[in-house]
Amino acid sequence: MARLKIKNILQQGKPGEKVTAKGWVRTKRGSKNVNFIALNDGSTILNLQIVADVANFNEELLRDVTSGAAISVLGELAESAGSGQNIELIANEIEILGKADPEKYPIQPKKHSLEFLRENAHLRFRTNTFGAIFRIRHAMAFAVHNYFNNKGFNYLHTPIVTASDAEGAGQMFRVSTLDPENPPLTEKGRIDYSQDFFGKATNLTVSGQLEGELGAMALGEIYTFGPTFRAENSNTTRHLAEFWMIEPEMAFYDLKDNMDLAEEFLKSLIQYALDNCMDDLQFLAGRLQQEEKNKPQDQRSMDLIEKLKFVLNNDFIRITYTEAIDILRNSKPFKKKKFQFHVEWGVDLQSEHERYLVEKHFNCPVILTDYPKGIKAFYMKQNDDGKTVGAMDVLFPQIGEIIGGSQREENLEKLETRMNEMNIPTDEMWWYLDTRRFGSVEHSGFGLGFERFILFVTGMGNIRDVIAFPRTPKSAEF
RNA sequence: UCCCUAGUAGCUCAGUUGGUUAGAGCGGCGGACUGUUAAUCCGUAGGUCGUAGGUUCAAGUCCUACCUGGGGAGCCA
Repeated sequence: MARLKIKNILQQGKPGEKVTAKGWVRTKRGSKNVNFIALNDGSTILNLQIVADVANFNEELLRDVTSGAAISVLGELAESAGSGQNIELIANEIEILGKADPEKYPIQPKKHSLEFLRENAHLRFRTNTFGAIFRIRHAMAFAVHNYFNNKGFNYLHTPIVTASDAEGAGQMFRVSTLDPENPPLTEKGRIDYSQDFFGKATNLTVSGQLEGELGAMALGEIYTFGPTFRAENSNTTRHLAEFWMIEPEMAFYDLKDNMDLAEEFLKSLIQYALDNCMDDLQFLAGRLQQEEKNKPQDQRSMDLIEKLKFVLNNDFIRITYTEAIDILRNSKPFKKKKFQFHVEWGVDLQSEHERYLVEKHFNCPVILTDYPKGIKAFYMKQNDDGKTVGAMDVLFPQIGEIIGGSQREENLEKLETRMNEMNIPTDEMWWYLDTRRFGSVEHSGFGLGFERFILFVTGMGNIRDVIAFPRTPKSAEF
């Protein structure tokens, strides 16, 4: 008897059909005569109810059917006599595939804290919450490729190991095969990287953007989707040392085209989630609702699915940095001196300011553009005013910056001048500058933090709960 | 890295101004129950109170240091 996945059984199974199901036991309950086993195989958040007539099975076998155990069940589908499910499997044969000692198995049939499950990340996939999260995460990864493929973008694999740290996007992890106890030294007593594996100092990438631009300047439109590494000592609910980033880069796109793409892209992912992940979203929405009950009325947030639909059906607010500063300086918290950090043209916005704009003032995703050049990266398009650059940050409620992007400076002279001002070595970056020397065109791109986006779609609060095995300072378990 | 906060049974927590044998719910185990939905009911086992010092007649409780978790900030996606 071929094994069927529980998702298929629940969707297409007919009463009277003989099937085999395999999975992990969530709970077992029942009386002297009948046992009910909730079986889950990961294909869906829904469980298949197994009905076992106690008389037909020996006692010891049923004793091993405990939470967490893996079993195989051969039986006949029947319309369910109880409520809660339409169809159930009347068991003829049950085989224990793998026992799970109930004294030791950590995932009990009860509510666990997210902190506890994080410490049991190897087993948390077996919970409803994390099953839902990782099915949604998969669907979103697939939808990313689907979206760009449909638009004719090329998926470019940019290197993980890189010798360039020119972007200055943060502290990097060193990659080396030198003996750390006893490295070769130069005459001046410094580490001699010419003897290292790559013949120079190398690191894990902090961004594929610069290489992405090279691809875009021939293929037209590319995107990357890969792991990214930042050795920052960041301990927050929205930072990881190893995370996944999606970075499209497009020739012939100006800043507005870039914003249009970013907005359409995010909305297409949300649409895909609503179309394909409803069972999981509904579970997560219900879970959030339970949590919200403990909060005062005015602090409760929108229902998860409503929130997704709201973002889908409303235009993102687009304002310039300068306009944002005006709004902030005219805001109540500014006048009542409630902001901890000063607001004035030229300073970078702090998260309290971003949150005010997104969560209080507009209550909607916001795209901020045209930042002062002094607080942004060297490669951003210099505007005619001489003060601002063609940057754009997409800010989401609760999460903050979900996308950072810009039009890129395509003028060789302006770019070199800016690099010199910011002490970025133009000679080491010859390959990057070559794109401006030969057939340079206006182009744009952005980076989407994948986990931050998954936070938004799942409604989870901590980024460590939307990646399977989080890498954070002082933590690389599993 | 800084600020705040927590660490007591497998899990989630309570534990009064320091005072006798440290409690509950859930989970586990045993039993009861003709179909349950986090089943219900009865019973039962389970603790070096994060670690190391210190104060005291007496420390889960007070002090110091460290470790770990959580929240916030900075940095950013």
